[in-house]
Amino acid sequence: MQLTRAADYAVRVMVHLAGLPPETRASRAELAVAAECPEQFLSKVLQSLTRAGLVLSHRGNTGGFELPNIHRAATLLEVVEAIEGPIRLNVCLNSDRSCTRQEWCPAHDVWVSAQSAVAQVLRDATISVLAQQAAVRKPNPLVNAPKWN
Amino acid sequence: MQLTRAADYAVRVMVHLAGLPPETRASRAELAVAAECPEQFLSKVLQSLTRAGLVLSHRGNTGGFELPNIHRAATLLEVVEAIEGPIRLNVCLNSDRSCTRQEWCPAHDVWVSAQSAVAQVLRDATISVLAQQAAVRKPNPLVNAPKWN
DNA sequence: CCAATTGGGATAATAAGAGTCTTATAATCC
DNA sequence: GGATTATAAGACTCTTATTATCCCAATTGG
Repeated sequence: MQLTRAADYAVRVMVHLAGLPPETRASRAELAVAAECPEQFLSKVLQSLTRAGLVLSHRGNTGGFELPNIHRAATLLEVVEAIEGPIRLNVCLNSDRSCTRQEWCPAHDVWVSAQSAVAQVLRDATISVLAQQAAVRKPNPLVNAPKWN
Repeated sequence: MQLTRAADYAVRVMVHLAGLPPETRASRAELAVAAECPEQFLSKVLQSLTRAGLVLSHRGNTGGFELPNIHRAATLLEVVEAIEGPIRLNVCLNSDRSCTRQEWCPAHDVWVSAQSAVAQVLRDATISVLAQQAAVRKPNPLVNAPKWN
């Protein structure tokens, strides 16, 4: 019952991008430093975000990743689910084929509630708000920050 | 971000035991049928519950597992954590050594809130209440129920 | 002693998580 | 056009966790 590193990195990246001026491109290397994660691994994460449409990628000499203005309003739930797929706190919460115990099992309702609760918290947190908080709280960016490769 | 089968089975077992008259012993085989899970695997789950003190085990001819009356008030959180250890929705929520980003990272607060939310839902659900709900909602127990071994 | 139980160690099969490496593809600059 | 700089994507590795299964020891009641 734990978030994957990939989803965590994805949130870090999104928050970092939202802290940049609109239409700014950030390279994968820059994002790896910001997210404090291995660049090659972040590559996979960024591809998922791109496929989900949450970020735009540009190849070539002046390439990089960009956060469309519309998606500054993205929620943590969207970002996490772009990486991990729909949140499912228990196997019995599968949407397609339901659990045989579902009609009477009292625990089922609890799993539903717990899942709703965590989803709601993540839905209430938008990338843009987090970026604003980071801008206020974060100390001056370190010079010669360690590079993650 | 998903509950393990073991924790799910543990909850099923606890609810089943709470539905029996006080001081009743249920054999591992009976519990495996009730929880609809492999008996050998349930063995490990029951050992964890026993070590956590949530159930009492008795060996020998008239042995079995028993739910102490005190623990009818156990919460789903207690049961789940007896199997999986303390809930930790993200690695950065480690209690001992804290994350280096913690002081400024705005996502940290969201993980804390999400974890609190799910923990609170599980804390609000007691085994005894679930057992009462099951008693009301559950149809007559099937004769010749399939045996899980 | 015997039969019915649980306890616990060893082992295994599978999957997921977390990364790494290499090649392909695209865009820009000269 | 060609060199350079980026990302895309697939193959691959390594480790750990999950979900069991098997077997035997220990306990208990009759």
